[in-house]
Amino acid sequence: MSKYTTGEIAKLCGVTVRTVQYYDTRGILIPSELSEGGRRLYTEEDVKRMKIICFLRELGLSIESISQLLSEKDPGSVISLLLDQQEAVLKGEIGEREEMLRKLEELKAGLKSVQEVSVDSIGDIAYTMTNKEELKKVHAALLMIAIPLGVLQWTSIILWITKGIRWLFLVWAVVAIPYAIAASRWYFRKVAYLCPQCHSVFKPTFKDAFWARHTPATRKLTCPSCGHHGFCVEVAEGSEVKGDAS
Amino acid sequence: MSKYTTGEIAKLCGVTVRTVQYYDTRGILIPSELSEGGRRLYTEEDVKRMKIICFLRELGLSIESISQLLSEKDPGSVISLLLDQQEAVLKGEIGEREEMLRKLEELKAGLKSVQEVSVDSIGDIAYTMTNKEELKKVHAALLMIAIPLGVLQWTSIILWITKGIRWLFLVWAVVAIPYAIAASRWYFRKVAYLCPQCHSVFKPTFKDAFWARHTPATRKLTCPSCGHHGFCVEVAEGSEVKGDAS
DNA sequence: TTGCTCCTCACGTCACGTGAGGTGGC
DNA sequence: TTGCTCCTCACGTCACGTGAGGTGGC
Repeated sequence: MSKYTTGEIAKLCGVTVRTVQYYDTRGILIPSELSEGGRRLYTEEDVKRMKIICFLRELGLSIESISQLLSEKDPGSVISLLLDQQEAVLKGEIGEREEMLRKLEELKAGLKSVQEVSVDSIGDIAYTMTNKEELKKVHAALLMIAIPLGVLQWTSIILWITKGIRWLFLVWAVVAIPYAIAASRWYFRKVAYLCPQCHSVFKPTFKDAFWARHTPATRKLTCPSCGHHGFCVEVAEGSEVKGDAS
Repeated sequence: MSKYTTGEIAKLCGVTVRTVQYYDTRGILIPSELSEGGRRLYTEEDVKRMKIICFLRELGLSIESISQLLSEKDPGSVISLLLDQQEAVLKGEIGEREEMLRKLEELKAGLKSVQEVSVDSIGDIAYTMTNKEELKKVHAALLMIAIPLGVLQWTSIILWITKGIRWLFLVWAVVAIPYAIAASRWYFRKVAYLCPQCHSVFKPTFKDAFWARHTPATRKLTCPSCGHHGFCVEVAEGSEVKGDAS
């Protein structure tokens, strides 16, 4: 039976000599024989075993797991366990990376809308990203607050038109303005604004916020920290402000 | 301005004290001040920087990349480069893991059809898996070889029925058997069989192979190495045999 | 004074890669 | 004898985790 040297088995299995040596020290592929000069000699059987090891490594199994598998008398029971485990690990790792990719894309999209990119603008985008869920909740809550007034409004209008009943419309007219102001006050207590100039988060006065021009995600305000006047990004904030010591 | 200790900034950013210390030694977050007793003290600015670092780490960026980004005077140009690079890395890593998962599933499927799982059966499945593409080529080639005979057969039958021309059918009848035998000979030179008992690959004699019962992927043969008689898995093999020294 | 936090070494992780300096085998 | 292969240390990788032994700060 012909014998293989370290280099030969390495080439047959598509790995480096160092890897073969390493598997010897790890005890998963001990050469069947050593030459008088102390060189490793591998048999046909060893080559088979090495190919199995290499295949299992291609599945991402650790040397430790492979070692367990190979030393098991009855591998049947252990192997499906190890494979299922490895499957879970791989799926987890893929999930992690997909989450990273998602965040990465979101950051890239955020950076596109920034005129002058600085390190702090990364911080701003990161902040709005983590804040997004909270802000959604505030928006959802505002919607719930607005619904009763809307229902009252349309009910009163329909009753007036169809039945000529006017008193409900008068109730709406009296209630509408204070209700809307109260809702706005509540809203502006729940949100704050991020200055794109100095990257600080501030809460404008109710009047400033109420009358300011705005888009779905921003509002044109004057930053109290740096005096910058422009569109500031809306974020969710209880009564504290980003970075304040608690 | 209040100062934060190592533990405080760690808690604010959701990392361990060790991580904060490590970022100091790596030079990406050097505390603005040290107390008289040598304790690290961080400012509000440091907290912001730390949050940015943590966010970038959540994208999988290395400390080295983050270091580059943070020390850049004009991060705008570098950042999109780094992010695109990281995107490619992540996609590559996901691809690798998906490939591993694919192999893992294939191995699991292969193991299901094995009655008694041994370490060598993993080797057999791995071998048939890597061999699959080659075997497909052989099957495709066999199909190409068989087509002319099939065309001749149907043409001759149709001509006989529709036009009463019989000589082409006679040509087919004369040619068919030797042609099929020649094709089979070629085919059995290109394939070999894997014994599920002793896990060796062998080439049966033409007669044994030709008359043996078979399924699309296996053939009932007697293994010359161990004498096992049963269904052996077909694999592609030129004239050499698995594991033979070249 | 007593807990608690923080400090600096320094080793460990995982599967090898990469020399250095020496030697076997054709 | 000359290349080539192989040998054994032993350090490096990457971002920290985990003690050990000591000390600052309320």
